[in-house]
Amino acid sequence: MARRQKSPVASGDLDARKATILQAVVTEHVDTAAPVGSSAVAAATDLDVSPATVRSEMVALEREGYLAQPHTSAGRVPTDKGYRYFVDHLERGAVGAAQQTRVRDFFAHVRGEMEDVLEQTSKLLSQLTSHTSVVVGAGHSRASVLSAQLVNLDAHHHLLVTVFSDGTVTKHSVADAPGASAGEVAEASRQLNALLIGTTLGSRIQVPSRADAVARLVREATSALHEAAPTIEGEQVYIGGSSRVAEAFDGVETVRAVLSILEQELVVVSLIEDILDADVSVAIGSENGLEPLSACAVIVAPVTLEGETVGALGLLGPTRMRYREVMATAQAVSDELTRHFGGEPGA
Amino acid sequence: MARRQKSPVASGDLDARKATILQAVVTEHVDTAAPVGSSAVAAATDLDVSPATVRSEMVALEREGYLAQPHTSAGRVPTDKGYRYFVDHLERGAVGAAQQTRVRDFFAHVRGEMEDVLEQTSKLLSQLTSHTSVVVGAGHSRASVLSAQLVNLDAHHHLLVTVFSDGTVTKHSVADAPGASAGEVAEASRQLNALLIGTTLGSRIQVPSRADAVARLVREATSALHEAAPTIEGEQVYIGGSSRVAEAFDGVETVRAVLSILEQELVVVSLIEDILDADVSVAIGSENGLEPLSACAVIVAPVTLEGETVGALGLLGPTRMRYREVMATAQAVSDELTRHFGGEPGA
DNA sequence: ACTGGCACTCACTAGACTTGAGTGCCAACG
DNA sequence: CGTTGGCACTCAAGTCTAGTGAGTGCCAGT
Repeated sequence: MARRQKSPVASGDLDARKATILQAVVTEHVDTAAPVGSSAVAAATDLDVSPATVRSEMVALEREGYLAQPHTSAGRVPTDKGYRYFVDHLERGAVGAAQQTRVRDFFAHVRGEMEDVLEQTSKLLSQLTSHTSVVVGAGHSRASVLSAQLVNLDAHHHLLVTVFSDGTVTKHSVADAPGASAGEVAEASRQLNALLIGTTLGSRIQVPSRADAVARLVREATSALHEAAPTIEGEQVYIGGSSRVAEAFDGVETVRAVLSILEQELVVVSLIEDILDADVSVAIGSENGLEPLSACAVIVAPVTLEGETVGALGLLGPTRMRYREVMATAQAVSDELTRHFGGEPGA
Repeated sequence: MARRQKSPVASGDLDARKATILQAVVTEHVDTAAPVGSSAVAAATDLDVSPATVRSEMVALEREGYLAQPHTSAGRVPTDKGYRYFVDHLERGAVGAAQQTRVRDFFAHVRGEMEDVLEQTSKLLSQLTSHTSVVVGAGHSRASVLSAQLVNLDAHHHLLVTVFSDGTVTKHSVADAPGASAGEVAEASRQLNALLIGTTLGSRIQVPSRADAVARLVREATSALHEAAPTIEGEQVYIGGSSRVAEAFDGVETVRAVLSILEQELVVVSLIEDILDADVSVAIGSENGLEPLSACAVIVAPVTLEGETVGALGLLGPTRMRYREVMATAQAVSDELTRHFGGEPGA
């Protein structure tokens, strides 16, 4: 197998000049949105070589799959693989001072519950980057019950309100056809509280099997809670700046397809999680596995709390994207978000 | 003033033949998306007149503002005013049997809290109509407190959980720097419950001015609740099928503008409420008052509970829309939704 | 009042031509 | 041998020029 390859470099890496040229093509293409020609590259780099030299290198880069030509007599455009190389060899820059203060300001002034903060954050992200943003708050499958309470709404309807240790609150309506007395509801509430405190959604609990009104209410309420468990454990998703999708692509059909994906929260969540699990911070084009997103790049960053990943944020734009800036912004917001929740648990 | 007008009809109404022609133009244009010519109209109607006759009528309709010509030698296209006439003189048809059963089925099987139902409904609406849908759940400014409870999260953080008579539940974090004992928190919770039950968000309540931990907690909690009041009272908005926007318009810029409006929930809510207040069920083009929506029509229907409007649903599409079908669907869903909540209060 | 006839308008399409950015190849050079 | 200037070639995009046809407005005849 050895010596079979003519090129002296492994396919995973490029010599310095090819790398410089590839970077120049990416940078230029991101700026202009047009195919990049050899002379433009020669002018943009400090290689001091002629366009002809650049051309022969570009032929090689195309053969190796980093560049592509829209048609015979046009300049080159980066492929997904080209972007991938670019991103992998990007020195992570810091976010600009103006952005940094905007992010700081935001987290200094934002108030309210975690849900509100996440939603606001998604708006911030899309404003800062001009891309569509996704913020995912992790489910609370491991959170335990701090308090459970049955509240009487009217003759035949009650509400089970449950507070979890991670600060989330859920409600479940409990129908009660025969209708229990106020005292019985209060007693059921007291029993439910005692029964559920400390448990998690996964744990099985012992419900009373008696036939009286109180026991009936307790059974109804716990089953409502556990039936809904899969839904509750599901992550919350906040999407900001979906109108940016229309700016990013000029084909209406592409816009429709991307928006359609964004509407499916489950798909979005699993996309983000897949990227997060693969321990890369960017998925480019076909890498994200969804055909309609083949023209998109997704940048993700985790949000951690006490070392554990409790959420993630994502930015979705065209593969032709300012990776450095957007990645730096994602990192900065992720850091601040982590710090924000770290310093203010449960809020 | 009398006799000045050559035409015998007031500008608000049209003679039978003009009306028929206008209807034919609208129907045809909705189908084909292209300007409609005189011969097409002659063929589509049962007027038994020649295209030339239709032409002269169309000239009149254009002069009166119901039709417009994209350019001199093209067919006619309805103006907003033309659509308005069409809609005003539309005999309300019933929804198709297939749709009817789909709606019935949906409400027969849907479960969960009101929020979930509304969200699901918005998806249903956009599926049924192929347009973007908006479902607005009214705020609960007039709902009274059924229960208030302070739950201890950790040493310095508590959560005020409030249940309202309309079945909504809110939470507010309460920071407590000095840190109260478990007993003090329980006592504060008891006092808060007594203090808040029966009040509405608007009403002022008497808070204890003592300096002890319990009084401090009560003060903190009530102020957190009342500070957030404007936000809580705000309506919930669920938008379904935003990708449909991309199908409805072919200009990317239009798509962007419309999506951008949809992102601003406050704007959407006030748009829907304005249309609802004006007691019309449709706003066409410029009627909706938002310049970016000048190519859109919005169809609304109220959701009532015990005679009171507690929400609304809206459908947003291009002015070139199948008004009859969409309006019938909106009506059907609105009816079922009203019945659903009517028979199952608080759920 | 309606109609058929007719000249006219004008967006749209197709084909021919031009332009120019960019390529691939090659011979010459250090 | 890598690099370079030169050169012929390619091809999308722009510009022109008809040609086509759907549709109009007008008018004279019934």
